[in-house]
Parts: sequence; C-alpha cells; structure tokens
Amino acid sequence: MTSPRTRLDRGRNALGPALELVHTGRAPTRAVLTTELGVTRATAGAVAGELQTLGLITVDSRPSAAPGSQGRPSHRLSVAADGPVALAAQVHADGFRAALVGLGGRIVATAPGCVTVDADPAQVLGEVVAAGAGLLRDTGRRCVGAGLAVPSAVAEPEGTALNPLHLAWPAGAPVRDIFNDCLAAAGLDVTGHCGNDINLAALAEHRHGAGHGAAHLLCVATGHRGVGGALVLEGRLHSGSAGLALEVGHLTVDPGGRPCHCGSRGCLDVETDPLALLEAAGRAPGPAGSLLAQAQDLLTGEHATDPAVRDATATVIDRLGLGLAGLVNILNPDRIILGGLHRWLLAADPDRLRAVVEERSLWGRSGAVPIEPCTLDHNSLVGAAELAWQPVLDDPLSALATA
Amino acid sequence: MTSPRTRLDRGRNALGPALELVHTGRAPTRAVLTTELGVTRATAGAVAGELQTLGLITVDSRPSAAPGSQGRPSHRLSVAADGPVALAAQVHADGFRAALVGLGGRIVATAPGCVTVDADPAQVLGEVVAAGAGLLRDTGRRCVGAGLAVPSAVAEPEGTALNPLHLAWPAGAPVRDIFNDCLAAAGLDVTGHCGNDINLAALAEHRHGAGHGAAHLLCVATGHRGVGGALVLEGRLHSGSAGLALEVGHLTVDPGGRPCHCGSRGCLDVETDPLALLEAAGRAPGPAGSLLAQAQDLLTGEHATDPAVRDATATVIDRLGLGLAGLVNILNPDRIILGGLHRWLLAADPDRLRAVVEERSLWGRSGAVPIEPCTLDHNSLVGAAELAWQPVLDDPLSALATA
DNA sequence: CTGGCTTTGTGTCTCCAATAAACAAATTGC
DNA sequence: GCAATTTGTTTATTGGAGACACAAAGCCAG
Repeated sequence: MTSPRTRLDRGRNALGPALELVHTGRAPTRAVLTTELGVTRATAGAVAGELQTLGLITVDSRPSAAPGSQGRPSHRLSVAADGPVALAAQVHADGFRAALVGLGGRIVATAPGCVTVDADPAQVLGEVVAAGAGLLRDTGRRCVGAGLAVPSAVAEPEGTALNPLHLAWPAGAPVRDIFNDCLAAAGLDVTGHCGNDINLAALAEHRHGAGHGAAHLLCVATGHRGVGGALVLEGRLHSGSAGLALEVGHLTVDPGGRPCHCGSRGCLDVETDPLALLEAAGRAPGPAGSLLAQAQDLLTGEHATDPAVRDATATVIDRLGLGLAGLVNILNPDRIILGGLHRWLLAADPDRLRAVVEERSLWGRSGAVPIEPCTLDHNSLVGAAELAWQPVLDDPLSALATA
Repeated sequence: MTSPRTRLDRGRNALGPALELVHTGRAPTRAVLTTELGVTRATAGAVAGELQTLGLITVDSRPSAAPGSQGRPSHRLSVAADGPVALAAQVHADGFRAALVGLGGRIVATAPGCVTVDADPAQVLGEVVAAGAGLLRDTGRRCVGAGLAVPSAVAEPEGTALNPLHLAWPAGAPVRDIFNDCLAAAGLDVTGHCGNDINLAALAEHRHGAGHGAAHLLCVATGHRGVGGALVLEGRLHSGSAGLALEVGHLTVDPGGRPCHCGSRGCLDVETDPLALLEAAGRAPGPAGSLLAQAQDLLTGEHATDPAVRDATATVIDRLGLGLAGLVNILNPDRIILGGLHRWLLAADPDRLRAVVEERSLWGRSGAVPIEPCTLDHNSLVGAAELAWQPVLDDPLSALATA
C-alpha cells in the first residue's frame, strides 16, 4: 500500500526560514513571503499551508485590500494567537519573572516572583520552573521549550554561570543543567536553554524591537551595577567562541578615573553605571529603591535640572560616549541600542552622546552610527523565549514532531 | 532531441563546499571528503570528478596506502598543480608585489616592484597590473580574478581606501574602481577585489597557516607604523558593517602614555608599534632600513641582551598584552595570531606575553587563549588571492562558466 | 596462495522537493 | 462590464540527492 499523499510535497527546506520571516514580522503577507524566500508562489503556498496546519501561523484568506494597490490582495500572515508557547524566565537581584511567550515575542502570561538573596540556584530555579508550570497549567498551552536569562556570563558549551552578579550563586554554577533538572522534576518534557540577560535582550530587540533590521547590532546596557554588551550579527547572537564575548565593562574611558577591581582605572564599568552617576552628582546611594531606580530618578525626576546633576550627567555621558566609540572602532556596528541607565542617559541629552561617539570614533565623521534606546518591555524575557523557540525556527517539523 | 546526459547529475550544490575543503587542506582523500560533506560516496565521487574535469583538483587514483590502515585505500585529493590562478597584489610603503596564486594558497609566480612615494593610485595600480599581466603572459595560466591588499581600511561596499598610510594617496581614494579600470585597460577580463592588508593576512593564515581550524581567530599585527587587527569568524572575514571593524589601534594600554593623534593617550597604536619600541629602548630611529626592520633587529640582533633593550621589550610586551586582553574580553577568540613586530615580541618572551593576557583578561584564568605567531610568507598577498578565489569557492560552475 | 574482512569506488533505481507553465480568482480603474 | 494587474492553485516535469547492490583494493590469518 502507498502511504497517503501528505499535503507537503514541497517547501520542506523553506519551512524554517518562512517561520522566521513571519516570527520577526518581515513577511506580513504570502506575496512578500514568496519574494523574501526567493521561491515560487506554489512553494510559498505549500509552506504557509503547512505552517498553518502545524498551528504556528494564521493565514487570513479574507484580507483587507491595501489602499492604493492593484491586483488581487494577498493573504495576510500572522503568528497564531493560540499556538504553542515557550516557557521563559528571567532571574535578577530582586527576584525573578516567569512567562509564556508565543511566536512574535508575544507575552501570553506572566508571573513575577521573589527570591531570597541567599538562595542557591537549585532552589531559585525550582521556584521559577514551578511558576512557569503553573502558567502552563492555567492556560493549557503546549510548550515548545524553555529559556532562562541570568545576570551573568554563561560559558558555552558548558552552560555555567561564571559571575552571577548580586545572586548568592557560586561562580561556575551549572545553571543549564540545574534548569533542566528542575524542568524534568516538574514533569515538563522540554529542553531548557540559558543565556546572559543582556545578550538575550539584544536578541529580542533585534527580532522584535529597536534593533529590527540591523545587520550588525551592538547593544550596551547597565543593570544595577556594571555594564554589559551584546552583539547580534546577521540575525544571530554573537557570543564569541565560549559565550564570553562583549565583556565591555573594562574599556578605559577615563585614564585618571576610579580604580576598578580588574586592576585598571576608569573602566566603563565603574564610570557609567548607576552608582557612578549618583556619586558624580554628589548623592549618597539611599536605602530605598535600587541603584538603577535612584539613578534614573536623578535623570528624569525633579532634580534633573540641578546644576550638579546636569554636570554629572554630562560627565557620565561623555564617558559612555568614549566607551561606545571604542566599541565602534572595534566592531563597526550599523546600529547601537542602549538599555538600563544608558537608555536614560541617551534620553537626557541625545545630541551630546551622539556627538561624542562621532567625535571619538575613527570613522564617525564619514557616517555616524545610529544610537537608539531599547523599546521592548521585558526584553531579556522575550530573548530567553527566543532561545527556546530557536529549534522550532530552525526546523519546525522535527522540533514539533517529538511530542 | 534530448540533451546528452552530463556526468553531473548530483553534487551540484556540494561543489563549492567540496572545493573549499580541498583548498584548505581539510579533505586530503575522497573518503574524508565524503564524511566532511555529509553526503553519500556516490555524490562525493561525482563532485570530485566534476572538480577534476574543471581542472581545479587532481584525483590520484593510484594511491599510496596509509600505513596501518585497513580496507581499500582512498583516492587522494590535491589542488591542481597547473590549474588556474588568481592575480594577487600587495601595495605597501616600500613598493608593491604582484603574484599568481593557485588554489591552496600556492604562489606560482611573483614579481616585486617599486613605487615612488608620491605616485597616485592610478599610476601605482597601473604598474601593479602590468606586472601581473606580465606574469600571466609568461606562464600562460588562466586567471580567475584579481585581489589587492592595501595598507588602509577599505570601506565597503564602496571599495575606497580611507587612510592609506605612508602612501601618497588621497584619503577615500576609490581603489577598487581604479584597480578594475587598470585591469580592464590591461585587457584582463576579470573582476578585481580590494581589502585591508591585515584583514587579508588573517584570512590567509586561517585557511593555510597558523589560524587553520580556529573558529574565532583574532589577528593583530604591526606594519611600519600603527597597529591593525582582523577577525575571522567561522572561516569568513569579519570586517564589520562597513569594512571598518578591528581598528584596534586606539585601545588604551597606558593611561599615562604618549599622546595619540586620536586625542587620547597611551593608545595601542603609539605604545606597541616599531617606533615605540625604539624610543622605549632609547634608540633614535636611524635613516637606514625601515622602522620595522630596525625594531626587529633590536629584538633578534646582537643588542637583544642589553638591559635597556630588555626593559623596553618587557614594557612593550606588557602594553601589547593589555591590549590583547581588552580584545579578548570583547571578542572572546579561540586563537590569537601575531604578525609584524608583534610576532617578534612574542618570540622574545612568549611566557611574559601570555601571562599578561591571561592575567588581564576576565576569563583568562578559566581557559587561556593560545597565542601564536603568523607562519605564512606573504600572507597579505595570499589573502588577496583568497578574495579573488572566493567566487569560485562559492560556486565553481558559474564562476568558471563566464570565460 | 587463498579466502575472509574491511573499507572505498561505481552504477542503477527511486524519491523528494523544487520549478515551470497554464489556469483560476480577486481586486482596481476605465 | 471589461481590461489590466496581481495573487493563489493545479499539474507536469526535472534536478539532485539517497538507498542499495556490487565491484575493487588493500590488509591479515591460515
């Protein structure tokens, strides 16, 4: 007997690229999907149909005609609103957040949580996974994978957290293995992936936010302490040979500056983080609120016009600009996006920051690099979901066949 | 009538990857070509046969059996000794060199030349192309393309030289267009490609030299003045979004150091180039020989044991190590290779240099990066040839069909 | 020397996934 | 209503790969 003819006799190879195009919003209709994939209409049709039967996308065959266009309107493509989700989680100094994230970076459900500062990784990730499992139970969604963002460099391929800042975790903790153990213990038959939070934020911003369309995207951001960076090259996260690239915190931005634990002076880390701004403005860090919140308040609150605050802001902006210029010289990105405190420094005086970068980068004069703020809420969380989605984006058929 | 069945009914897509494997020496036999390509023996056989009929490789079917091996010996694959060549050229402060380079980075013929310091690009490249055309005439080889290495950043996609050091060329000279004009004027129907000399050296070292097999290769080198860098990621040159990446010369390596024209102090450029070593050793640059030759003589000649020279060497090594550590933190390479004076600094005291890099890079302690000297003669020249060969490596059939 | 064992090269058959080409459908504008 | 335009669908064809069987070329044991 012959096996019944499946509907998919073409488009198998294009399935992954097609899903990525819809996922990142670059293929709003079947017609542009055809041209973007560089295949025939027949193939694109088969691909779209298959992705629809897989429950990943929606093909709207009763389209609203675009105004001023000629010819037959194309079917509209969108991410399935009730499709499967990824379990995403972010751990930071103040607690954690678990969420379910669908294709297109859509946060379907979310649950904040708290951690005691001295909890070990297994305990924290156990709570995280329990929260995520609860969301899955409540929504009844199918889960394609799990992703975790941690405030630490994550070594590849080991999946260990080398410097978990402000968490009471041992350096070198095998977070990915622990995460997977917790997932298995919770009865979730999915694989878990881990990544540095700023790396994942950059990935999310590239696919769904301010980094969309950039070929060489540089992302620089502060958390509560220190500075992190990330680079997305041609749509893929570039994290170096061992996951440890873009440790940008120790670029020298003030030769006579503060001493840094790295042994040098005036590092980006200690000159442009929230504490640096507070100190430059002559404010002692208060007990209430995080350093980031206090520093941000300085930039956007009622004291933003105080001369001392304005001077401090200008100084820190200049330091940041010097650091960005150094990175521009080495990485030659075509867009820079800023997060954390840096985002608010940019907002405080965009012209000054852009001028410093242009002035101090070697090729700045011949073509300034656009510098923009991050635009996505919970970008690290969405980025963690991207990790989990990646196998599906690479090969939807085999990734979804295993369940 | 039906077209006569060509010998190639399979292997068309694998043609390029297969040629690259032979070109880089990673497929010495047909059996490993099969496994490396991940195809069946039948496909690998068709590919090897087609590449042989194209005149690009040689299949030795009367092989010498490997000692201690079982089974039928595999056919040996090698680059065709009398196949087509690329026209490669390098321009530097002292003159130029033209050469014909076959697959595998083999220099088939070479011709040095001189330039007057005040000659303009059109004149210099005219002489360069004339020398290359002479070599082609003498050898009767077929030419697949032309590549040019220049001591300047080359902006992409324009192909302009932004800072031609020590050449009397205007900044922003459209070297690629000029090069192609000269090629056309000489009656050569090939396209010319241009690149920065250190970028091309790194590419050549990756494919045929000390960088072979590295996934994230960082190359740092001096010429006569200044410092350049290059990065080869997964076998492809990474030159940033506009060809301007790895301008590493202005990393701060000595906060209290010499002033630099960039506006800062103690840049890698002015602290680790040949002039810096000469000055640190208290030697005035002499009129005879290039700065590079004088500095190298200090490291390897009779004065290498003088205390002042040893101190200067140690100081410059420390500065270089600091710069490399900064790059390791940002790029996380899995191998570093050094050229120019830096190669001889490494040779003078490898332990010291490696110790500084390990000490000052954030993750050095958990896994030191191998640091090696460049090993290829004329690596920029070979790299220029790689540029010309690339279209053939990408798609041998269509690249060779157009002639 | 012969026969087994192992590995590699070759020819044939088959099949998957894409294109090409013709046709049908949906909209705009006259 | 009708041409023009663009998009979706169906059918036939083809290119390029794998599966398989078999042949070839070397070891090794007896």
